[in-house]
Amino acid sequence: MARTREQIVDAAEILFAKNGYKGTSLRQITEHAGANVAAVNYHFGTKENLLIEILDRVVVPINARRIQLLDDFEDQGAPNIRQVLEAFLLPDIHTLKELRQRNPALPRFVARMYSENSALMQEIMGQQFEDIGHRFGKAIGTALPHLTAEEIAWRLQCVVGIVIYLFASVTLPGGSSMVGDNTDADLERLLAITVPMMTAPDPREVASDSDSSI
Amino acid sequence: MARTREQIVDAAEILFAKNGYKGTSLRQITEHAGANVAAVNYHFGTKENLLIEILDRVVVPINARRIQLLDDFEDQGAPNIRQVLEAFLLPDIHTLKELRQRNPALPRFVARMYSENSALMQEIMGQQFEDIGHRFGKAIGTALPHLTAEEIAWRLQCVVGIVIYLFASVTLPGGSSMVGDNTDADLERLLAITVPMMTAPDPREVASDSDSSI
DNA sequence: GTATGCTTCAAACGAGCGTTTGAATAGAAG
DNA sequence: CTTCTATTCAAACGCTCGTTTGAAGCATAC
Repeated sequence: MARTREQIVDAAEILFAKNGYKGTSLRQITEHAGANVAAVNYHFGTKENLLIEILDRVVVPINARRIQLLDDFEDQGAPNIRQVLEAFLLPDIHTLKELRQRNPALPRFVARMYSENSALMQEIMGQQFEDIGHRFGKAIGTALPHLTAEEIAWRLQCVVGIVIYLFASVTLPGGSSMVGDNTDADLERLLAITVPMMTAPDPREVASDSDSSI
Repeated sequence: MARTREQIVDAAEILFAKNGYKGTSLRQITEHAGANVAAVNYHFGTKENLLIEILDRVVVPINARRIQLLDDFEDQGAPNIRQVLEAFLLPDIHTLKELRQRNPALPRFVARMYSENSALMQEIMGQQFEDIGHRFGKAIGTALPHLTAEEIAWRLQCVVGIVIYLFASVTLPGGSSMVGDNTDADLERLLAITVPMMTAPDPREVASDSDSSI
């Protein structure tokens, strides 16, 4: 049955999210899925391929949506910084809510995988973001000509840090979530801090203009 | 010899950082340390206790330095937002450089442990930060009376996200580091974005005066 | 000397791991 | 019915894991 394969992916997603990749055994997964251990080898080959399948179906659509939104804005002329950041952040908020509804532990798992230093993760995540970084770096450069390309890349990485953290930390110390049910309100809240954060003058360019040691 | 215990901790720190906690076996550690496998049980009891020892000696001093710096500023009167953020960020920059010099892979390991969802990590990391969050939340509330306590906590978490990401991602896509050799310059760079980010008006409170849409 | 207490060691324990095998099963096609 | 292909299954493979054991080493105190 094609059902078995599907159920293995679903079970793996749940258990990887709860106990981590190395903390989950194939026997746990197949037991949870009501399948045989050998079914993993039959349908996916290895445990690693199973992980790749799970991550791909989460991560790839995010960046696709980012590009789509940026394209839409650029069709109306050069987008301002608020629009660029909206194109960057909205897919994250959207995906975060989706994943959380599907599996409360999943966003944190994705976030943890993002900062994995294994060769596998570097390939899956790193290469994905190279194109995105370049594309958005250029758009931001047009919107904020007072910043160097290097400073833009650095600040964009800081925005990524915030987003990753939103995924990693679904609850505040108080217990409430950092991202709620109202997507528009969450976007506004993020834009309210990221727009000033990106727009702020470069301390190294403002203090003394000829001092550009990078 | 007390030397054996010390060498096990050092070897574990190197190997945990490189291959992760679950990705490192006690046999790898003791081989690297030139000791016997049973020495871990003798000196630490369990593998988990060994991890706790390593994390504690990294994380505890950071928050101690944060409190110390905030105390110093508050001795001179109510600190402004820039000073509060400096007290928050400087220990991180300082520690990041220290750890990186000691072991290039260590900062990323600490960052990954921070967003671990195991009960163990929740206890080590979460409880550590509860006091810090409360203390700095109050100081920021004094410096920025236009923000609610909830918004302050949310934004401070975003700053934490950036800091964690600095630890996790020691290199930019281009290859250069996000934090360099000049501590003052790195602090300025971080303050340049975090001060506007914290100071920005709350989009949900905005109604009467400043229309600051960018 | 003997005794004491801390430390190391080789060896083994039981368990769990990812993966493989080869037979059993089912369903559609001829 | 038979044949064929796709899928499932119990069982085993070889290996590594964290932990434990009990003896051996080796100082210091008596």
